[in-house]
Amino acid sequence: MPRVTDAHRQARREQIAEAAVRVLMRNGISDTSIAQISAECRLSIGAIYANFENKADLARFVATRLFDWRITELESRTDGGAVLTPVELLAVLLTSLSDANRPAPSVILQFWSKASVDADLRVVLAEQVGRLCASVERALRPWADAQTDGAGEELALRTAQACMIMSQGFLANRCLFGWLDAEDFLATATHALGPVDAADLR
Amino acid sequence: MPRVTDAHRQARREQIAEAAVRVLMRNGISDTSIAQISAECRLSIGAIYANFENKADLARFVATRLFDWRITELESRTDGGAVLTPVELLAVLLTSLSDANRPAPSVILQFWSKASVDADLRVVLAEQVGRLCASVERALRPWADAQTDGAGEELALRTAQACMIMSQGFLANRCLFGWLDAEDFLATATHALGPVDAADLR
DNA sequence: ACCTGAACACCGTTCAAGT
DNA sequence: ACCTGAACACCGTTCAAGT
Repeated sequence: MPRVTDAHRQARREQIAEAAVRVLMRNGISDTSIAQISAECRLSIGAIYANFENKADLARFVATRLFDWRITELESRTDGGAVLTPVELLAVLLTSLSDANRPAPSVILQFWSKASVDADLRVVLAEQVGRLCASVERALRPWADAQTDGAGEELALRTAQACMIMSQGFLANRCLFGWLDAEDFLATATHALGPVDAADLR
Repeated sequence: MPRVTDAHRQARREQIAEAAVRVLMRNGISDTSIAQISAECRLSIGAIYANFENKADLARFVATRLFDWRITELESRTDGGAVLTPVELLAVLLTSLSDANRPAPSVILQFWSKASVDADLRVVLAEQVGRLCASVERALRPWADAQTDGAGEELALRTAQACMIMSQGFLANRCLFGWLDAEDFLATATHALGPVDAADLR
């Protein structure tokens, strides 16, 4: 509960969240204790509870930060103004996930699973995934407009969602089983889905 | 630790696992206590520990059972002998995930996230995902052989992996955000990946 | 031969007491 | 105005005692 100044509070929240990410990368969400985070950021347990309502509230804040970083990175890679095809955009999305140094895909996996059981976290995640998807959609808009006349907006949205789904499947596999690299996956997926006419799936 | 007959043990393990799945569907893996499972199957806490080494061991057993069910279902849907294209096979995979009554995709999500932090569970999951993938690979073999001369085996494997990745991304989205249904996703993905030549991704 | 439940160490959360 | 850490209820795990 808020018993601290708002300015002080914001700084403390960032400090705690950064420590939390470090511990989460090592242990996963349910094997991370408040005591461990408290030790990592050199604040008492009580200080954490002065800045976050509870563990779930801290989790929501951390999840938001992870997406902030990811969206910033994506936008910096797609603001060139070139017309990107879906495959090219997927390549950007997937290789940025393979980097392995940043926020760590496994932490995102932790949040997905927690969200499937925590409705408040699910709302936060849906919002952030929506922001990321909107960013993808913007990057795909020139391609989509060139494909159809007038229906570019609808096509860009649906294609962005399909890209998100594929990148999320890639993330899960990459971090659990290390299957394929980004280019192999794209080449195979393109070949598998390419030669078939969309109309005859039924 | 085993202090019970092997036959009795097997029956008890199935009984406990079935109760565990019911609780997991409600609560998720880390909010499910042994006490809750014990209440659900009407056995004491001690009885559970007589049949499983610990909570992680029970989790590995449950994960294996979930995949057994899924593989059986997939094989019953693809043994018609028809030549299935990747898109048709993906449709089978995705609609079977949408059924929503069976093992519940959200439970699978729980296991993925736990696995990213528990090496033993990861080994079990990799093995089971490998079995499911092999089943997909077998179903795709006729299509793959018709595509190339001689390289059907390699193509079937890589395509199976791509199908697994897409179905896993679909599962995560479906259970977290309810995006798109299976046909919409396939139509959009096919359109997005189709018109582009595999060679020009770079 | 199998089962029970009290006991222990640990985790999330609170709050009286400090500075 | 902010911080600490002992205290409480609960969870995973064990094991002496029951039948």
